[in-house]
Parts: sequence; C-alpha cells; structure tokens
Amino acid sequence: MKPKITLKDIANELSVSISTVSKALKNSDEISKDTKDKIKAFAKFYNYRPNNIALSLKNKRTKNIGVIIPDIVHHFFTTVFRGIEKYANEKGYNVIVCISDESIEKEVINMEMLANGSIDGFILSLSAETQLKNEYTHLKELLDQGIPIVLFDRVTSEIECDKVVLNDNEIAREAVEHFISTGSKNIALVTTEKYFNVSESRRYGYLDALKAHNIKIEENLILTLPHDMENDSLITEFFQHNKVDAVLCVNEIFAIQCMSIIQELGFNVPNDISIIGFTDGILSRFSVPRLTTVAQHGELMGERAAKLLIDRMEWVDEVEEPFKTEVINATLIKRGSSIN
Amino acid sequence: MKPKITLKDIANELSVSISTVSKALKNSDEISKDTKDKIKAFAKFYNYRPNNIALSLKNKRTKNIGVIIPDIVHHFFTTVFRGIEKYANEKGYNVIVCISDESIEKEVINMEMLANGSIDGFILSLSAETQLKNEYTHLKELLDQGIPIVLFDRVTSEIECDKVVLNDNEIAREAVEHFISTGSKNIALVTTEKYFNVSESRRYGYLDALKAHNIKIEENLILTLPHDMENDSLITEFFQHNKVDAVLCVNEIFAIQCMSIIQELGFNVPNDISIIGFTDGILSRFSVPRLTTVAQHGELMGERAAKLLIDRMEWVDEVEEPFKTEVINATLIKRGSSIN
DNA sequence: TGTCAACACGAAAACGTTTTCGCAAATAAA
DNA sequence: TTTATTTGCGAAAACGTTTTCGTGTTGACA
Repeated sequence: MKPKITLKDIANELSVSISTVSKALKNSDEISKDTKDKIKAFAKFYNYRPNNIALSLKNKRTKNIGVIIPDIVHHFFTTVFRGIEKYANEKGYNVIVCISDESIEKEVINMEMLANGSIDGFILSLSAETQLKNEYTHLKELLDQGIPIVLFDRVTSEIECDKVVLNDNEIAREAVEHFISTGSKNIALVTTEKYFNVSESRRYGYLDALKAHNIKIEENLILTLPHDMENDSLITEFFQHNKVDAVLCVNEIFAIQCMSIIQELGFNVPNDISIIGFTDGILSRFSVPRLTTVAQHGELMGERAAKLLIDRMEWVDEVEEPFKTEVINATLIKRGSSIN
Repeated sequence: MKPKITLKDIANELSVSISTVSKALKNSDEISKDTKDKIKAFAKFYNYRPNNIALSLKNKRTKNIGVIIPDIVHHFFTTVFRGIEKYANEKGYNVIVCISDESIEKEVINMEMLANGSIDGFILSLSAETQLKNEYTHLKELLDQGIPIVLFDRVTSEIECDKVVLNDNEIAREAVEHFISTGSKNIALVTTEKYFNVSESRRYGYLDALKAHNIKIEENLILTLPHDMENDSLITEFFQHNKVDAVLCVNEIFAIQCMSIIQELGFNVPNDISIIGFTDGILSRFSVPRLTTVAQHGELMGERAAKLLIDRMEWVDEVEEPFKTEVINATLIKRGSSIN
C-alpha cells in the first residue's frame, strides 16, 4: 500500500517549498538545473501525478463532459456515445454518462447533479417525456449559468444551442422515392408518437415524397405504435387490413417486427412487400433477408457533437461564436428487403 | 447569464462569515434561527448548490466510479453498463466510462488518467490484449494505491479483488446436455481464441458434458474463430466438412452467423442442426427461428459489480472485508433454434 | 567598496468547501 | 455584583494545485 504522493510530500522530503516543486516539475527556468533534476528524479521515482480534482478546482474546468441519453441499449445511442467518447478522449476529456430512461425527472436530476462543478458541458438527446411535455427550463437554466450544451438527434427549436441532427426529412423522402421508383404504390409508414421531432420529420419526408409523385395520402397507411410496448397484434392487424406493397419504419425494431410478421402472414419480402428501416444495426445486418436501412452514422454524429462542445468550451476569442446546427447526411443502404 | 453562487457570495451579501453560511445551510444549531432563516432563504432564492469539486477535494472522495469496458457496441457490455449506472445512480454515484477498444494501452492510459483523483474506484472487464499478454501491473499498482477494483466477466486469477462472473462452465455444460438429451450426438463448439477466460470456461463445460455422457471428443468439431474478423468462409467450410447436429456458440454473433450459413447450406434449424448461443440480445430475440440462448443477465451483473465496489468504498468497519467473487447464474432460454 | 541585475527560491493567495477552536456577548446562577 | 454557562458567530486550517510577488544571495561592474 503506497498512497498517492503530493507536491507537499516531495517538498518535505527534499526540504524545498511547494512552489519550487511545482515550478521544477513544469520545467520553469526560475529553478536551477540541479534542483530541477533532483525534484524530477524524485517525482518520477515515486510516480507523482498531479491531482485532477485540485487542478479542476484551481482551473475552474474539469475536463469532463456530461452525456445524457435516453437509453443506452438502443444501437443508435450506443454508437453516438462511442463517437463522443472517442473524440473526447483524444482531446483529453472524460465522459460521464447518465441515462434518463426517457424520463424528464431523471434528466433534470442528473443534469443538476453534474452541473454543480462535475462537468464543463453537456451533450444530450432529449428524453421522450421531455419532448412530450415540451418542458425545457432545466436546459435554459444551465445555459444561463454559462454551461454549454449540445443537443443531438432529439432536439428542439425552443433551445438555442449547438445541435447535431440527421437530415431525417430528406432521407425519409429518399427512401420513399426508392420505393416509388421500384414500382410501389401503396406505401405505408410505421412510426412513433408525433412528439418525437425525428419521427415528425420522417413523417413529413414520407408525405412530401408521396405528394411530389402525386400519390394519394391515405391516413390509414400510417401506423403509429406506442413507445416501447408489445405491439405485434397491432402490426398484424395493420397488414391484414391494408393493401401495402412497401413500408418505411422509423426504427430498426419496428422494421424487424414488421418483416417477421409480414413473412408469417405469408408475404414475400421484398417481392410482395418491401421494407426499409432506420438505424443500421446488427439486426438489419443479420436478418433474412438483410434489411435495407437508413444508416444514421451515429459515431460521426457523436464526434461532431463532441467537437462542437469542446470547441465552444475552449473558445478564447473575444467574439462569441453563433450557435451552429450541423446536419449529418444519412445514407440509404440497399439490401435484400427492398427491390433494387 | 447568472453564474453559480458560492458560500462566499452569500456571506458577503449577508455580511456574515463563510463558516456561518456553511453551518446555517447544514442546519447547525450553533446558528440562531433568525440567521439560519435569512441565509436559507437567500440560498434558495439564488439556487445555491455546493460545488462538487470543492467537496471532492475536501472529502477526498469524488462519488465517481470509473468503468472500463472493451467495447460498448456489444449488447452484453451495454447491459452490464446499464446495471452499473442504475445502481450507482441510486447510491448517488456518477459513472465515468472509458472504452479500451480491446487494447491494453488504452486500458492503461484511461485508468491512470482517472486514477489521479477523478474516481473512487473502478469496475472493469479486461481487454482482449490484456488477457492475451497476461499483463496486469497497471491493476496491481492501482490496488496498491488503495483504489478498489471490481472485475467482471473477463477476469483473471492473477489479481486479488472483488469479481463478478458467470457460471460459464456449468451453463455451457447445461447447454450441451440439452443437446444430448434431445438426441444430438455430433456436437460442435464455435469459440474464440482461448486466452479469453470466458471462452475457456465454456470450452471446459462443453468438454465435461461430452465426457460425462461418454461422447468421444473430436477436436475438429471445435471451431476457433479469430476475434472480430470476417469469418463466413471459415464457418461455411466447417459445416460442409463436418457432420454436425448441434452447435454451441460462445456469443450471439457467432450463433446468428452460423444459423444463417447453416440455412443457406440447406439444413433445417433445429431439425438438422440445433443451435445455442450466448447473450440474449435483440439478435436472438428477432431471428427466425428465434435463438435458444444463454441469458447472461448483464444488468444484474452490473448491479452486483457496482454494489461490491460501493460497499467496499464505503466500508468503515475496523476489519477489512475479504475479497468476494460473485457468481451469476446464467439461464438457458429455450427457443426455436433447438429441439425442446 | 558600493550599486545593480540576475538568479534561485519561498510566502501567500486563490479555487470552494467543512470543521475545529476560540471568543465575545448574553444569560443564568450564586 | 460577581462568576459560570450558554449562545452565536468568526478565524483559520485543511484538501492539492498554480501563480504572482517578494526577497535574500551572488556576481559583475563602476
């Protein structure tokens, strides 16, 4: 058991002052070569490392980033987190993660907890409940305190800060046009409640594409599934009662569930019904047939978010940078679940 | 922009000393009711919250836990992390995550970074390279410094600390016996390089089961796949050249890959070949047929690891607790990929 | 020999807390 | 009225750094 050594310990052992030790280790030329060598050797031998907490207190910066995500078991958030962690680590930052579990209360508690000095800035994706209640005072207060925030994916226009989003509208439109160009007419959308900004955008993209191609919009071809519930029966009913030859799903799970049920109902994918999902996760890559899907480039998104945040935190110029919204271009990955 | 308020600010505004403010807010009865009320009201109005960093420095504890995992995109680690975060948060701890990317160098760097005061203890699963090189001095040094460590899943007997593991051997044995009891004779194992302790245990479980039932062990029925590489051709070749009626895979990806290739080769799952995998992730739940699999209860594992760590960190008794190894009992979840 | 600069180092403040101890004033007891 | 006790509060140290400023010693130069 050899506990951590401090500047004071070194100073005492070598009968010099703490200031001298500190300067010597920073190679200050205020200190003679002899003394420096002696101190450095001692420090090295005892494996001295400055205490991060003391540094944080002194410098008023922790080199920690707080990340709040609704759920980590979802592939998309996991990859975004990966990107954040990667970029942050390269830049010497650590990442403290809290999971809001789609609850605004947890989001608030976690953010307040971390905001009291533990982190220098936040990266977050809004919880479902936060979006539903449209309640952002916790974010506003933190921004007011001068704590920078970067929102990604689930964002809101109510808050002025840096953001990273997907071109959801355009890519949904592209997906639907892919259906149209391969001959589909009765195109369905399987989506979540509309308080999710991303689902809304994808819905608009879907509608826009139909309009642009003069296809009549049938409201009953839009299936809204409750969030995180058992919904096999809803899906089954939907495909039994509607004539559909293509379906766009706003996430991977919905897509796989649809495919599985469609196949059980005796239809062929993609010949009878084509499917496109969102999120290029393992489900999409290993299903039979493999799923045509929208790659959201989560890792890139995470890196960008981290870069935006760190740039702002380390900003030194006199003029404050205006807030940016970066758009990540999704890619449609064509595989076996659609006709190509 | 209203920056964070400190004890000093309150003291100045109210013309009392910092000590008085501190005591008043802690409801000390050294302070008169009048003064306390005044101070509390002021603090509440300005939303005073003590600075975590200052507290950490004072108390010599950060209430942060460092978690080092080889990879977060893998479902198992994600769920373990989930469990850690959940339990830690309940107990008022935050979680700093670093991803070692299966590299010992990153593992070392990250741990040293965090060990300089940022965290009170570690929870980690060893990187592949660390297990391969059998190099644990970084862990030993941290333990020497009095920093508690809990290892989970990928552990080593070289290090004395608290651990949480799966009963890999027994559950592998149970899986193989399930094959045997349903009539399989030629049982294959698809595994990873043997420096992974978990793969080794599962291999022993496999071998034990065969021995116990007087089934001859055929070394060529054991397929060792390189870590994280494209290995479809190896798998194809394996099933073309060997007569197999059941296969145990040490992870979910291998199991899905095998199932996909087996089906492509024209075999029926489970009638021609049964499959059991490890990790009850979404792949297993959404494949066709659904995969019989070993549920590792990652979330529980994470909770247990966090509990072990926090108990040790908050340990106050005079006698030091001996190190514990908790064993999580895996569960065989029987689904369509095996005969039941 | 006296003056000045350069050199090498130390004292102290600061970051924001908590906590021990001391001390004056107010009250109670003698 | 004197003494003892309580009450209410402040000063200061401590946690581990960094950094500014001050200061004693040395050597060079006039």
